[in-house]
Amino acid sequence: MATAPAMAASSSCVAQAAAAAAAAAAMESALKQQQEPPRAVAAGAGGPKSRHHSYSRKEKSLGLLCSNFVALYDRDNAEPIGLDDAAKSLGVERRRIYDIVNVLESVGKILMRKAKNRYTWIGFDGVSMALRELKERALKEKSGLAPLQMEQQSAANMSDDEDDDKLGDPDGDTDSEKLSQTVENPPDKPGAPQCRLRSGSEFQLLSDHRKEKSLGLLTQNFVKLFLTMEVDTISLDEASKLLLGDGHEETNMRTKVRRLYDIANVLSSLNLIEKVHQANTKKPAFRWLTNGVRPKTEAGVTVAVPQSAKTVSNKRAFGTDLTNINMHRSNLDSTIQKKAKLAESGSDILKSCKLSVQSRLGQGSKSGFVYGPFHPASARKQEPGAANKSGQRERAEDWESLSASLRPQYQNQALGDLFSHYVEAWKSWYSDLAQGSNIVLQHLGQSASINQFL
DNA sequence: AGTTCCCGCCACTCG
DNA sequence: CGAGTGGCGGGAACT
Repeated sequence: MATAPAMAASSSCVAQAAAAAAAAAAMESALKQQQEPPRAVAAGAGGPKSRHHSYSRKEKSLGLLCSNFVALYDRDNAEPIGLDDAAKSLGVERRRIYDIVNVLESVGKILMRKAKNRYTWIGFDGVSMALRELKERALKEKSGLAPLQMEQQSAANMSDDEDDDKLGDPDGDTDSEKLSQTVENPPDKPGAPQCRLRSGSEFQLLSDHRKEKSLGLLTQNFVKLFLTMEVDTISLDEASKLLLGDGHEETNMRTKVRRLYDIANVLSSLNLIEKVHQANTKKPAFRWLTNGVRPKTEAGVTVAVPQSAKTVSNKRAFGTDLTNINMHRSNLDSTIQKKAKLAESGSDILKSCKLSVQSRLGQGSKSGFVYGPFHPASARKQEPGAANKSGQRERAEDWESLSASLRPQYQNQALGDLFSHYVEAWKSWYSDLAQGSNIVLQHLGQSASINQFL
């Protein structure tokens, strides 16, 4: 559904700003309307175990939560993010916020921890840069130039924080695995050394053991796999093995895979990866989306998916269509299929994003948010001035295209428009680039770094 | 039956 | 020592 007419018409910066502003405003008011309790499914509804009959996992997925989180905080007037506020606004346990935040922080510092309970929204502008750094580091490690230091402080690393610390694994376990996390044999010695992690006005001390297993670190190493390996797709099983290194046990594997699912959900909602099915094995796997826009199809090398139009999963598309509202397979499939079919070229991928957004726009949710049984306990008290965010909009200009592909899909008309614009820009850029021209970058006001990264 | 991944316990850290 | 963090894996939804 939602065969939205060509909304690609809007395309001036002004239009963008307007759209964004409108989106912000719309979202805000929408939030306020999300007050009435649709139905009580809250954990406490009837004991921790008694699930409501209409309970649905999809409605509670991390990917969806992430999208909502981003929709809630992705704005320029970066007010500090309070974990409690976020949890309350999004109607989830605080614990879940930690998951989201850790991933967002480790992937290009989309936000940063400022202090206990305080985070600051940074935005998507620096994502590609951060990814590039991550890639460089990964390549270095891979080629043996670097002592295979795990991404310990990488999160901090790509930030202000230098990395003096890095408990470079004292020789020992630098096993064969290129990107092996070399973690699974934590010293576990009491009083394990502590290392700095994270940056900001404050830093925390985490034992190596804990740090090694952190979701943030795992996220970065997971991303590194995509950035360095020649393969186009990777299954979580494979990723888990690579990240675990040699001595992986069944239990470790299972746990690791569980974590990877969490991460994959979030990354998917950010449009960084997408779920596909490996052609040969039929096994579900993930594909790095930014690669999709890479002009040189050096991809599709090893485990690559043969881009055949239906290598997509029937299952829920990660992070994509997590609509709570009676969203049924038929409905979902159409979107996914479109997505799959379009996955053959970069521009097509973008188009699919557009479709995805548009289809969702047509699903009746007028809010930029998607709430499941959980609804915001309190609407985001965003100052009315939120609509006035055009001011710093230019700052994002350099990255608007990239950002477009990274942002979660909003179910908001205005944002949909904005998205459409991005898509158009991407399309033209991609087609030009495919012809060996980089001039387009300037044409689109993109910075050189994005070029390098891609 | 296998896959996906939410949920929340509880160990660890911080202030 | 209470509060904040977040690893971890049980087990249920989903395919």
